[in-house]
Amino acid sequence: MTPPQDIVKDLESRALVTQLAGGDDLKAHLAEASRVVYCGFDPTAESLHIGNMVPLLALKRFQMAGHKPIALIGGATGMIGDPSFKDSERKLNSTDVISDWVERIKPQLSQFLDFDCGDNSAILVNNLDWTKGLDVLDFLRDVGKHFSVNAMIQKESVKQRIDREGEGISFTEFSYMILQSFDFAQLNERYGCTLQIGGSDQWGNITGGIDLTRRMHQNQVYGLTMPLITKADGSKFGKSESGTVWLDPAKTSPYAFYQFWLNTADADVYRFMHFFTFLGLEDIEAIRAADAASSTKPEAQGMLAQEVTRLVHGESGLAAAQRISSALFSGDIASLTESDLAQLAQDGLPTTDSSAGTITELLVATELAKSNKMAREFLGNNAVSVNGVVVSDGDSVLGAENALHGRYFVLRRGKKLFHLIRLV
RNA sequence: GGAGGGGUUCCCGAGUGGCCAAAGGGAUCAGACUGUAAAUCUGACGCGCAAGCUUCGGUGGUUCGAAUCCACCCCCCUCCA
Repeated sequence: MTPPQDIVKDLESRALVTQLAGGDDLKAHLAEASRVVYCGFDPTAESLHIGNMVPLLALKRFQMAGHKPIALIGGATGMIGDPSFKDSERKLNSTDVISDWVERIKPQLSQFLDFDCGDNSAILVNNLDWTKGLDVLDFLRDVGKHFSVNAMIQKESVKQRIDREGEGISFTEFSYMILQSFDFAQLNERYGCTLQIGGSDQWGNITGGIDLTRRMHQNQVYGLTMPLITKADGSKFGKSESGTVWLDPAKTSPYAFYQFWLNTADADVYRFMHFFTFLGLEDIEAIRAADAASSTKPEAQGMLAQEVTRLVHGESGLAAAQRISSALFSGDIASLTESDLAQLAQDGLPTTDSSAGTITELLVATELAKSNKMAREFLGNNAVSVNGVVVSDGDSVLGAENALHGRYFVLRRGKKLFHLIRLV
């Protein structure tokens, strides 16, 4: 097989490396041969979200560089809950719920990796497979004995939970690190895995696994962490107006997904292109230079939105997102044809079937306004438009006679929130 | 088990009998300006057109009147055992 490319250098040039456990040894180790690298994903919701994309794409980058990726789904660790840098104890989910989430997330993990490319085909594993049958006493004797509580409480990831007034940590969450460490040791034994990657919050868990693997199997293994994504303005990355941006199209439509990326701040967009796309460094630099030289709106956001949406939702998802976006933001809504409007609903623009009603009623029914009071305020601010025309009288009735093609209304609140109403 | 400290509107956090739908900050939302940016400014931010109604861990009570006082209960934290 072809010699592996210098993946660490590539990641570093994208600012995707926070810490390396093993340093130069790791670089030599990766340069020498195709290696097995793993990253874990706990089922903490029914879908992955865009925050999971950085490590997931990193696995893909390793695969493209000639290494073999293992995507681990945390059927076991998800039952415990990772306390790393969490400021409070979390509620345990039922085992039924977690196993349902595991099944939903598996295909999401799979879609980014190649499972049929010879020696470095990806593998998908579930840590529940080697954890559920574990005997408590065996576990405490064989695994627990290798961990020093003195060392564990020193970890930065749990420090605030131990030091901070007003919060504590349960033994359950405190044990998380041991489970994840055990995963690494298991994967090393089963698949010869020698590298674990993860977000920088995983450093403590990864080094725990390195130590355990050395102690249990006398093997040297390595770790690499990636930055947690931050925004230049300090707000939390990965949330839109309507909440978390999920990969599941049923939870975040391709249109909403596309819009999320399109709204990336200038201060973040080039960095995000490095993180979330496979565009080359030179390509990104060229876009940046062109935007800097131009006095009009930058091109980068559109490029980013296009690349990431295609990656997650495919060509058809991207096309749908772009159709809706151009219809709503640059098109003349009143001139949309009946089939255009039907297509918008099809493409995932939020749509409500309703009978005729007043504008106020429909604002509330579509949740564009969460109460009549809010609806009135929006109307008073000239923030509401129907079929592209600003309206201020909340009592006027939307019925077949003023609908587009006898049955459609495009209701807009604020600059960017649209809702399609279909009369029934 | 013992001692102490807490639970206030999305979050933080004031408020110890009426002037409290509850200070202040943050978040959020809308408008202006713009590029569907950023920064800035303005406004809104429990529900109700309004009268008014429902909120301050829970349940009862005291009082003309309670987030504020009393009783019991639930939950969290710290220290001691």
